[in-house]
Amino acid sequence: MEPPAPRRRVTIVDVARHAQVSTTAVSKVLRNAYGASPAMRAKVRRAIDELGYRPHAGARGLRGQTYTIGVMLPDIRNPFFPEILDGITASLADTEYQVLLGPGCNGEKEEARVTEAMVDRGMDGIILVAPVSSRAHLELVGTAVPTVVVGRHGSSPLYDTVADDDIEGAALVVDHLAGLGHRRIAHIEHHETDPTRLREMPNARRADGYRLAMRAHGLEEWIDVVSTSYTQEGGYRGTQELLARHVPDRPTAVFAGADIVAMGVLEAVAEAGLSVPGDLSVAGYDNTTFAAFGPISLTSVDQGGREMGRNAVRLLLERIADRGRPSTQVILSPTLVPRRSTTRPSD
Amino acid sequence: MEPPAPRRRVTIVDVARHAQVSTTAVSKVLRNAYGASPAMRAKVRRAIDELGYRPHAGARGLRGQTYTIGVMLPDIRNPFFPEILDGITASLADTEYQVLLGPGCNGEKEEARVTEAMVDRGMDGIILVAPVSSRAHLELVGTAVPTVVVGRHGSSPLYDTVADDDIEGAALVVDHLAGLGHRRIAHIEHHETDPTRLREMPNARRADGYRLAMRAHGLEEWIDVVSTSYTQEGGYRGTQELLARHVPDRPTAVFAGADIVAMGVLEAVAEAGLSVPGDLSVAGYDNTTFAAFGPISLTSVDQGGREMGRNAVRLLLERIADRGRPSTQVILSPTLVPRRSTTRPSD
DNA sequence: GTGAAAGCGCTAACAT
DNA sequence: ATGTTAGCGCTTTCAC
Repeated sequence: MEPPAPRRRVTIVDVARHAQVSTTAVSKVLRNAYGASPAMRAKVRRAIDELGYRPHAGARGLRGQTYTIGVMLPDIRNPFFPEILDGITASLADTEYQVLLGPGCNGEKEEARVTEAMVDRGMDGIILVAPVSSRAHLELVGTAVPTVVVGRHGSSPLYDTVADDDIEGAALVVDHLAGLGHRRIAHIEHHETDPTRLREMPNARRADGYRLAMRAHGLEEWIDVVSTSYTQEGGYRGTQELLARHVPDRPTAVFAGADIVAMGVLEAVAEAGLSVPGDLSVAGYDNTTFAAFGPISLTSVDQGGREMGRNAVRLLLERIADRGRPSTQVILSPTLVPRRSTTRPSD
Repeated sequence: MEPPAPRRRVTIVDVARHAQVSTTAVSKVLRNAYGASPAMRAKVRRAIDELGYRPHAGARGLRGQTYTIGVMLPDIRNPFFPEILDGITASLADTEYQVLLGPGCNGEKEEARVTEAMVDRGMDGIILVAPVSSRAHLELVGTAVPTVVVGRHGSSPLYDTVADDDIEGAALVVDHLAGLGHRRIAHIEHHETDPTRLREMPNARRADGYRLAMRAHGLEEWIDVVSTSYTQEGGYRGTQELLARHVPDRPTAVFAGADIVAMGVLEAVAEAGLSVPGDLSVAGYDNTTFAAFGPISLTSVDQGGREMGRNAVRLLLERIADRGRPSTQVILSPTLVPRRSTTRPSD
């Protein structure tokens, strides 16, 4: 089964010759640029269709744009991120831009490789979702290419940001649980030590929001934070620690910083022979499809991922059109989605 | 907050000047090509480091390679696909190749847009995971760029394939359930009418495997297939139909064609007031993290996603090195992972 | 409104 | 082993 030799690609020169016009004319038609008569446009479009011509993005990028938007997601396994992506692709569906994703990153080094790869490939714009990189690195990217940072606080003149109000989101959960009568409300956070990230990362803000809300309810003596990671494993270990730490006076409710963490909580709780919400109320964050899954029915916080994606695209296109404009920060308000995993405490 | 003007990118000419050599020399060092002395290499590498030079992939692509591999996943929400992706990125981690993903596709039109975008961007190779496109389109892609099709049967001289033996996988499930004493074993499949896809798509093969295995066990009279889709929604509706269809003689076991389908099954079963595995045994396919999730504990079939990804990369790199070599098909054997969602029937 | 020509950053073919 | 030159496919001056 010997494959035949691939035939040469159709170029702008072929189109120009076939339409009996100059390559300049073809280029103008392609970009809807000024300086081509309706007759010219029709002639060129016909030639394009007849030859099945498609412009070579790399060659275009050498002088103009590549019509490519790079999106970096931190973890393809976290079911929240597809929501953001949907918002992005939906907003870009009617444009000439094509979205390409960097593969999952879990550390600064991988992030750097992916962002550099995107810059090197001449992407016209980059959307970074919950990046963990240093401020300096983000600004480096923002200097090279129009950039929007999603799901991370902290502003810079070199890139725009879209985030939800994580402090308010955490407060929604604590208000809900306190309103049900809980006092011993524990929180599982993603461990963070870097000072910048403590200020900017959503996980740190959620932990802050938890503490603030607990104080606001006069529950400071019950503040109880376990520091693991935003993974299922992190929720599992965190819960084991919580249950071991407080024998026999265990918390009546756990606020997991992300739905994926709540998955681990539910697993550990089941293993310990306890039931949700009978023995323990559990709430998450992100309102993923997993939370909505009937047999689980997890109370969660919706941060409107699609809306975040849409806003990111809007800011990005604005900045591509005007690289000099001042940077913008968009903050969206989260909403609580109460489900069966939270109820009144039994005692 | 006015951002400063971005400074010009460092090019190969800057490096050549700084190292006092020709651009050809720099190019040779970059590509580890023949014809540069150790001293030359050292000098050039130093200049590259000092200037922070990184090659422009688009420009490279105009003459040589872009060092980019495109991967298309059909549905970013299906937790099986990250496994394949992990296998791909792990195999490519030590190479100069960078992976970029097309955003989730659910139809032929979206697939065509993504694959064309990858070809237009000069990708050196393309990996298509469970594509639904026509044979002709896949061959078009394979003609333009080295291509590997993963998770779909049917061979072509124009691309390589990696798939698991879905007929055997389905047999593993039926064997397991029949061995436990089940006879009324139902199957929920992804609806398919296109003749090519009926032959090539894994969902169709699993349904075939189910029928063959039922016959092999002398259970042909209990063959019972509901045709929906490989989504949570599909599992939910399929189960409702199954339960309504067989009052009061409902199946004692359901083989869902994918774990994501099993999620919908579990949801519908819970809503109907039935329990798993007490009233109904449930098995899935793909062995996702969801199946392993303790409170669910879903019996499933592992098709070794990482292994599939690794094989895809191996075939792709071989074909990039030798475009003329005959096409190869790799078939991997699945394994059963029994968990708590399947047990003996109660009656 | 139209087209000729230069050049984007790099690699390949061809000197030397 | 090293350098010179042409040219990949496109956009952008800048003439006309």
